[in-house]
Amino acid sequence: MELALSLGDASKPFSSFLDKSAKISSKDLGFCIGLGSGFGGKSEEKGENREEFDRRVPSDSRSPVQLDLLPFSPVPRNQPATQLRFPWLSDNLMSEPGSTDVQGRGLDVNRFPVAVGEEVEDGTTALSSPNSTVSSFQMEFCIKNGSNRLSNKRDLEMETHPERASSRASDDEENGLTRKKLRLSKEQSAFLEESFKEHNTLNPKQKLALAKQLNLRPRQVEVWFQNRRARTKLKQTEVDCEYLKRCCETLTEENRRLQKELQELRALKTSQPFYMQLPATTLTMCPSCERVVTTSSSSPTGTATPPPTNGNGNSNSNNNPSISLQLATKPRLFPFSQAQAAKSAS
DNA sequence: GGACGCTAGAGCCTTACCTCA
DNA sequence: CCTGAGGTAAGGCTCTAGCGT
Repeated sequence: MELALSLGDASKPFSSFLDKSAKISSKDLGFCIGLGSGFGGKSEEKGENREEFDRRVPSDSRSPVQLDLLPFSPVPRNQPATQLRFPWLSDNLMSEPGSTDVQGRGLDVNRFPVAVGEEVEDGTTALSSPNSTVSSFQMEFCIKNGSNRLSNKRDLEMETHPERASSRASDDEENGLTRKKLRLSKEQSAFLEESFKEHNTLNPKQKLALAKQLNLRPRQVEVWFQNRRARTKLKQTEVDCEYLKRCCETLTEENRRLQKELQELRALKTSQPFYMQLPATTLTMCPSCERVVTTSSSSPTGTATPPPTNGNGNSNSNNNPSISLQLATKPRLFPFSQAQAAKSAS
């Protein structure tokens, strides 16, 4: 079984990796995953080709849909009944033991406020359930602040100027806040993952939409994508490294084999003058660039037709200025040498 | 049209926190 | 309970492109 792993830059065509991996034995890489995406890549990085997207994606499948990640989050009044539910979410999540007790804890920083600044009687921001699954980043963050108005204000700014607002996050630490580790819920991660498969970069609109759908701050979505891209790149680097390592090993082995063969041929030449009767391959060397090109080779059955030779066994008895070498071996082509030979031949 | 400053976004590296064995 | 390793969200820095002046 051979799968292709393309975890890298989606702007690079997935097929390019396949070209590469095709030269690896199917035993070499047993596990590859295609994450290359059709939509996305540089065009999106440079501000998304909207027309292209519009052409390819039917408008009815693009209509804003509220994805209900929150098992018991109420449908907003102005929200049509277009909520989608994820199959992995079951209604019994509501009573899941590890679930956040929304009414008890009151708040979850993971959540994007339903209405910024909307407050209930006790002064806390009115937030519906963010996600009932385990998320370690609870509202203690704000409680530590002694005021959740701060976060409301920041959320507001996040919505309007996410970058500016996020750059101010460190201010909290200066005020005695410790950075609290957030862990996204499975559902949030899964949805972000799906989104990443579609496009590995986000434009501001997409970021905001995702943030709203997942009840996260835009900055969190942005950071997740940054980290995801980093992980992708790291994995791709590992795969590339492994591939190059194998190439190196193969070439080293081949070099060793050829050296040995050369020694044998030299020995044979001195002891047996008729060695040219062996199946032969002609390698032509261009005198100017010194590139070696295979000009003829063994037949598929393994027998070879030796080119016309002069008495010495060399075939450069014609007017061709190139130098030909006769080797009593079949050529073995490797990913790099093959490509180079093809390039040289062209 | 070129220079300059500002802003936003991306990449990269690092840090801090969390989970788990 | 402690500890170290690994995973990952987030902070900070730099670079680049786009835009307005």
